[in-house]
Amino acid sequence: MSTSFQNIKGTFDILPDAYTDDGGTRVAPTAEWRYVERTVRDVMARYNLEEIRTPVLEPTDLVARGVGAGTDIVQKEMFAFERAGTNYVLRPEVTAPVVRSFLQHHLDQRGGVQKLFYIGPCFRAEQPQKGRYRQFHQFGIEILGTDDARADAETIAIMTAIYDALGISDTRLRINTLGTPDRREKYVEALREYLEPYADELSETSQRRLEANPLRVLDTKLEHEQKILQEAPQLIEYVSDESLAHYDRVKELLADLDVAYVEDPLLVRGLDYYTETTFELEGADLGAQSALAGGGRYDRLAEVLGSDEPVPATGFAAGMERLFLALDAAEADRPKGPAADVFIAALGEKAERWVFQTTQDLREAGLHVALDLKGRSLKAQMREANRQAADYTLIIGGNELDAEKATVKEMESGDQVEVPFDELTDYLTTKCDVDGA
RNA sequence: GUGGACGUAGCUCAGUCGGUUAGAGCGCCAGGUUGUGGUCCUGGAGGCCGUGGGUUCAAAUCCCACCGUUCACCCCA
Repeated sequence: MSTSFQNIKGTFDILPDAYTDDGGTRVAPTAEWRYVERTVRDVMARYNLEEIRTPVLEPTDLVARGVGAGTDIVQKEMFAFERAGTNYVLRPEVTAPVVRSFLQHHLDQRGGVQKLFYIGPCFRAEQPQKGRYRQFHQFGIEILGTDDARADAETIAIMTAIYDALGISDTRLRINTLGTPDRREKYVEALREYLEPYADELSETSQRRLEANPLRVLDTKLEHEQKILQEAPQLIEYVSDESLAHYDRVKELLADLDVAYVEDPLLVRGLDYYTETTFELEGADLGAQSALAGGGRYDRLAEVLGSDEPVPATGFAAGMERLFLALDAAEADRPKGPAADVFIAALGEKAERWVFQTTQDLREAGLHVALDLKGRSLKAQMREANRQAADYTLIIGGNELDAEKATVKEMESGDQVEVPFDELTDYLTTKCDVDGA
């Protein structure tokens, strides 16, 4: 069997079985995705978050304005297209769509603080590499309607709780504050002024960053550039007293919750909407893409999207693919897919009809039942039963039909018993501990 | 967009100083047991050796181009 088609570059299929892609990355099977998603939902529920689902398709302007016209995402990574006069984009992230939905549906009118989580695919037209895809999957939260430092701390606590719940412990939480936009602008100016005289000594990338986004120059790993930066103005010096007090409070609360963190004054996030607290969770040994999750406060976004009043908010976004990389690195336990309770093997045409009908009855009783749909030999059917990891296999042939008794084989021990047809459902539901439909 | 690496069976990979019908392990199918799986034994199916061109008596192997994949830079989840 073959096809000339294959999946789009930067996307991948999730199959019933795990497999290794051409880059050597293990792609987890569907059962593991469901396990991770279930765990995420469980933690979200414990922290009293409610799920929101927004479309994958959004207006291009929403993303352009929400994420920021100057960001890489908007400038070169959007899957955007026009159709009949409307501009569409496949969402590159979910924060702007959630805020859009919050404003559109007046969710503030539900009263109190809105604590929402989401989980679903996002799209960015980047060069794919390990831990980075064009269609990828994010989960995250948005806490809307409070500027309380407890919201910042809780956002971070939820994020770390999820990785803890999954057994991923080799992580590092970095935090920083960006202060308010006006102060940040002043700082960027000061930084630019400071760096300009050194422009010739800077590397090509740093020179480019100096033009586009001076804050990112702080990221440099080159020693001589770091030396230049030692004397550079610090963001923290420009941050207002209010911002500093907020930041101190967040750190205090994190300490109360025993959430370990490192302060990183150079932590700058790439999306325009962040203000005040920012943070990033790093994993170990994940290749070039070590950021498992990141987020922060974004008190101005609602207004950018047209709200007539501010909606203070915090949130984080996490990548599922990178979570799986970390899960593999941690060799954390994962459940296997569900095994069949019963496999029913049939011998002969008459038995096949009886089996087909009985299979339905057992399934209606709540049992997970598998059977052969190809008319294969008993040996082949037994092999199939084994592959399905069935706990029990029924063997139905002429003898069984005549006696009206099924041969029931317990696969692990190999023991066989005869069970009258009219007791079969009770027998199997009891043995397999199924309540019935 | 830039740089490196890699394209041989369903999967993981051998095979390249060019030389008969291109191999292994795993998986799949079947037989050993005409009504019994997981172990074992035996057999089988399955490959335009990424595509096109070139060199040569001869190309999976050498050369060129293209396509695809991947890692990395940038940036981000």
